[in-house]
Amino acid sequence: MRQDPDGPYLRSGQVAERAGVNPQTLRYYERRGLIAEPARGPGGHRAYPPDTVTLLTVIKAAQRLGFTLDEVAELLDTGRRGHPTSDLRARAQAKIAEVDAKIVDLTTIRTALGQVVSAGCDSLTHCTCPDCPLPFADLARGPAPEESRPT
Amino acid sequence: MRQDPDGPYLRSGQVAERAGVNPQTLRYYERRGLIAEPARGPGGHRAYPPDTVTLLTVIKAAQRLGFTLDEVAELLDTGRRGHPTSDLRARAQAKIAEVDAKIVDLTTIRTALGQVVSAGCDSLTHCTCPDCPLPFADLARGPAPEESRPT
DNA sequence: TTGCATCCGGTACCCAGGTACAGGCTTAAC
DNA sequence: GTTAAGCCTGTACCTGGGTACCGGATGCAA
Repeated sequence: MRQDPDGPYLRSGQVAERAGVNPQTLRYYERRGLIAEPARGPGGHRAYPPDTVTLLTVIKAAQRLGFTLDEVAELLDTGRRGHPTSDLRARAQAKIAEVDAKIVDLTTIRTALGQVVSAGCDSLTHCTCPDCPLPFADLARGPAPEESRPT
Repeated sequence: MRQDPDGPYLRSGQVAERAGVNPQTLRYYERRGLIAEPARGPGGHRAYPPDTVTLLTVIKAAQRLGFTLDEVAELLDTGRRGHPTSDLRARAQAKIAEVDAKIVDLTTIRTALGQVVSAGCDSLTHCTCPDCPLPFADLARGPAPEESRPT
């Protein structure tokens, strides 16, 4: 049933479009070690096997689960070579703890915002509302506003 | 009861220490318009009024509530000049919606991670577990892993 | 064969919220 | 008086995950 003896290889633009990512992102992931260097056509153009699209989907899903690209690269790597280990499971459990902590934190924040609204605060520094809950001095010492991490 | 006719001004290091921030951050906030340019001593050193420490606490709390520095700057500004408005309240309500959405999203992720663990997945791409829930193809299309925003 | 879309590699830039460093002054303690 | 700590300005760098731009080469269709 094969139609093309050399396989139905895809060009970078096709892979990118099917996976819903920017073509530049493919080269970026290649540099980061997330996808293997693909074969090249005679003119030097990348020729991707079709399952690269699926791989990208997996990567995007893992990102959504809270893994960084470095972590995804590692997970893919341990998955590729060597027998299955419980590594993924352990990492997933650790992520669950992170996510739970984040949910707790957001819930605290939600509560505080609710207080601002229901008390009718009108200024961060010179609020005129009665029983003003501001300035949430204790809140300031919470976890830093985590930059540059998904989830 | 005043002890010093020139006021008990603080130097940048003192303010930074009491507010628990890096001294560089003070200058950064000054550039960003979050704190006013303070008076200077004879040698050019900044002399801060003591309530700057409180102001920093308020800024940090607002950040924790999910406001960006630009938003905090605006809120402080509208609070400073002009009469109290319902601006803060409206913005707080909008943030509540954002926070709620984020909690929902994290809950979805938590569920997915829980499935990975309970199914015993051992590989992102070649999982050998029965009824493997991977690769969560639908998850890949969710909200992008929000970079560079607090909350 | 001509013309345009696509791809190539390399490099620079984007976001937010800071942090660090260099080279020179000031201030406080001894 | 000396010395160290602290502060000054300006500029560059950091994180993470990409995106954009450049000049040049290739691929494909009419």
